[in-house]
Amino acid sequence: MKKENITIYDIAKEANVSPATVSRVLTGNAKVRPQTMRKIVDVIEKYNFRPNSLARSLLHKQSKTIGFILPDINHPFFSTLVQKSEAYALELGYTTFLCNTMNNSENESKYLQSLVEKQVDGIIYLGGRINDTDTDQEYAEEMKKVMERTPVVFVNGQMSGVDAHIVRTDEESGVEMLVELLINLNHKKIGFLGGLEGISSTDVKKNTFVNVMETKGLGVNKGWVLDAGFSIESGEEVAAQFLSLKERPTAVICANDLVAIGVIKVLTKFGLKVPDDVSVVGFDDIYLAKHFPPGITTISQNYDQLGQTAINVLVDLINEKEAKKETVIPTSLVLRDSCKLFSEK
Amino acid sequence: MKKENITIYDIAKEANVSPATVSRVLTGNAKVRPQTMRKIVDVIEKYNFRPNSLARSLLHKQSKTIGFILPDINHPFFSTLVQKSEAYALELGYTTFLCNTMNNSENESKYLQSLVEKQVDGIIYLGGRINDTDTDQEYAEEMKKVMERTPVVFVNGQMSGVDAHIVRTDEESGVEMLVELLINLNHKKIGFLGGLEGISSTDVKKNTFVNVMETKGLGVNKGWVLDAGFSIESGEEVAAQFLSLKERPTAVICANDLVAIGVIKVLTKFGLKVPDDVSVVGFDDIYLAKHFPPGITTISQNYDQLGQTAINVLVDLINEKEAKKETVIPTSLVLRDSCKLFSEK
DNA sequence: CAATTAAATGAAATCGGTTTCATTGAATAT
DNA sequence: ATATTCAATGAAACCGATTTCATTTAATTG
Repeated sequence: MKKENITIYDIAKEANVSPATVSRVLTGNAKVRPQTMRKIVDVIEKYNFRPNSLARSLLHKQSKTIGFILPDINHPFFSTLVQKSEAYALELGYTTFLCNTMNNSENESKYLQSLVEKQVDGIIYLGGRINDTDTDQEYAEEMKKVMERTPVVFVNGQMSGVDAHIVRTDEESGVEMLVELLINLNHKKIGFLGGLEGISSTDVKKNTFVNVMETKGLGVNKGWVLDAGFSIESGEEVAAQFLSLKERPTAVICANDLVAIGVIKVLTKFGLKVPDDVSVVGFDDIYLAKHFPPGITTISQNYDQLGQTAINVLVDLINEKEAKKETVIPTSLVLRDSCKLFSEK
Repeated sequence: MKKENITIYDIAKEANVSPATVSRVLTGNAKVRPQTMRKIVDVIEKYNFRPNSLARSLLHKQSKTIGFILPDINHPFFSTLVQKSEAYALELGYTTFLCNTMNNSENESKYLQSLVEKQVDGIIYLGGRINDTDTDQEYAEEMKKVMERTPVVFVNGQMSGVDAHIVRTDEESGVEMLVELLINLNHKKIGFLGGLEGISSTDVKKNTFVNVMETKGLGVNKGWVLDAGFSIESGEEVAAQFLSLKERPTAVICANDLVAIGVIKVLTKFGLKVPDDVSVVGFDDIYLAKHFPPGITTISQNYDQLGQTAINVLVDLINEKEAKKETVIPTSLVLRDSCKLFSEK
């Protein structure tokens, strides 16, 4: 048997008052006479009593808890974002449930149910599928049902058919800046590496890439747009494909910095110098981008602003205030040493 | 006003049964006639009803929830460990609260209270101070009181005066392997860089370093043992100190891989080649260690085993089973290219 | 000092489930 | 067909806090 918990009744009894009065001391919602207060506080401290927040939440119908659903906490982008968001949520009095889905729809579904049952006040969803596979559609339906009762904010992603509040990085202008940078550096043959079809942020980036390239009068060679994942390993794989191309681009935009790192690693290994032989740029400005040689030119995500805005929107929704349906967080270009002016050999 | 929740009473009414029967369907704890079952399940699905786990937890006195207290989720060591642990905890039916303290005692205390109030069934504490500052001692006292009612497992750390269950990496033998490796590579002048005095894992490593060096008949130059933090930036700082030494070691052991990366980066920048001029080894085998050039020789932490064991011990404690007081997880040496045979120039 | 007003405290209902115990209904045995 | 047994269901208590409303106590005024 579990050791008996100390409850507000025990405290009340020992202090010769009613539970109501103890509660008033705990919450500060009403005055108690100083001498009564002292008595009660003494007993509370004697037993190191902490009120059971489950009971409180049950009554108040709010748990002061936010759930995070994300693909992989091990990815620097997510860990940084979560860290910032969590710290800010704490300031607002919310603690956070972490749900690592490992990109597994089944896990997502399991976690989503769990968060609902745990009565989280709101959910931050990092990621976003726009696939139309059966499981994904099912999951989208589930999400919609959840959203009828629990506010959800999507960060840097969306889900097809789900009309949610979104806070997102301006990936379009980010990619645009990268393309323009490379064009200004005299590159004409540019590729896009990494990411995964059906993940919304990848799709946004790729579409923007294609659009800008066409606007600038440079076509896009289909063979230069290569899917992969989001990790260093994905970058390594896609770099291998890159190497086997008959005609290669002179510059590549990677779906994120980890992919860029993988690409640089493999290119270097096979004797291609970055940036001398190939220019490589990334996205996210994870903390590694500035440390990994040669220093990766990338687009900086404003983690603080992204996280805080997401939490703010969510908390507004929780409190049934109006909230902007879509907030776009600006980015900035971070110039480092992984790309340079192209010149024919 | 919040939209009214659907409760088991609503379901019961609509299905023309008592709440007790609905509960039996939900939990599976007792039989109900198939036709009754069907009726109830239909109503549950119609309203997409999920039972409020707060109410259940309140009654059962267990929340099926585990709290993680850790310094910084943004550090690959922690994010990897958390990811593994969390996945395993989920298998056992537990969800996890994440608490990022950012090494701030005040935050730790706040989070600790919050976890207790939220009635977590147990706590995994990653980190560990053995300082004797006032706030740290206060915090240790707090921890002890929490441990009277809530099981806590310390992972790779301890707290002075706190007698807790510990699951830890065999940092001693890890450091020993590193020292022996370097000695076998003919290094005699070896330094230890990074970490922070008073953090238990640092202290363990440093003490082992000093002991082994003395056992091997090589003294330790105090000036070659330099404190710093645990990040790449810490490595950069401490590398700057290293560079300003009149006499430098020919090899350094870093408190972890991130520090090693920072060190390598700065040494390289100032014209010292790793491993040609200085051998550098790390600890943890974070995913970056193999990717960061030249590839860091390091000690591999067994993240899966560490995480699973910690969860297992914690769950045993929760269920009031006996559990080993201290479990030591073996390490292994991972040879890469950041160190080599020393030879006089 | 009594009467009135204001402040402090207590009693009881409530949140939404689960579970025990009692009861009803169905199934089996006589 | 009736008595007996067993399965299915319902009523009510419970978990531990908060809050409203009623009541007691203290403070103020005449």
